[in-house]
Amino acid sequence: MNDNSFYEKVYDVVRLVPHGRVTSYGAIAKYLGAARSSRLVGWAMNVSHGVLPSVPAHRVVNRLGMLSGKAHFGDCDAMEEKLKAEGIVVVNDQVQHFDQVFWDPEKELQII
DNA sequence: TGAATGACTCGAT
DNA sequence: GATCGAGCCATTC
Repeated sequence: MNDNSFYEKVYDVVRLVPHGRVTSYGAIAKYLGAARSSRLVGWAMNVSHGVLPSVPAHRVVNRLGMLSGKAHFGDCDAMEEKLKAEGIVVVNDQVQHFDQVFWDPEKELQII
């Protein structure tokens, strides 16, 4: 609800995701110290549609690299198209070379 | 106030 | 090895 909300933290991490990279809900949740709150991350993404600056929710996928949230993007192809536009290969709603494009905030940012 | 929901994850069978 | 179920947390009705 507010800027200091758990969502805002999620947004901040998602916005830190580099261009052409993706991350997982669990990674974000773990980064925030709530590894078991991975579902909350998905909740945050659901609200992120009306948040500014825009949150690259399309860079957030599940642990398997599957576009589980594509249906919530409005257009089922919107999420896939955005990922492809960044150079990410998506086949059958699944990110290819996920381990290569995967971006772990805890590992990349080396914080907390 | 209590119960239900959810774009997940892990463990057990 | 694959499939199924339960848990967990924050927000919302």
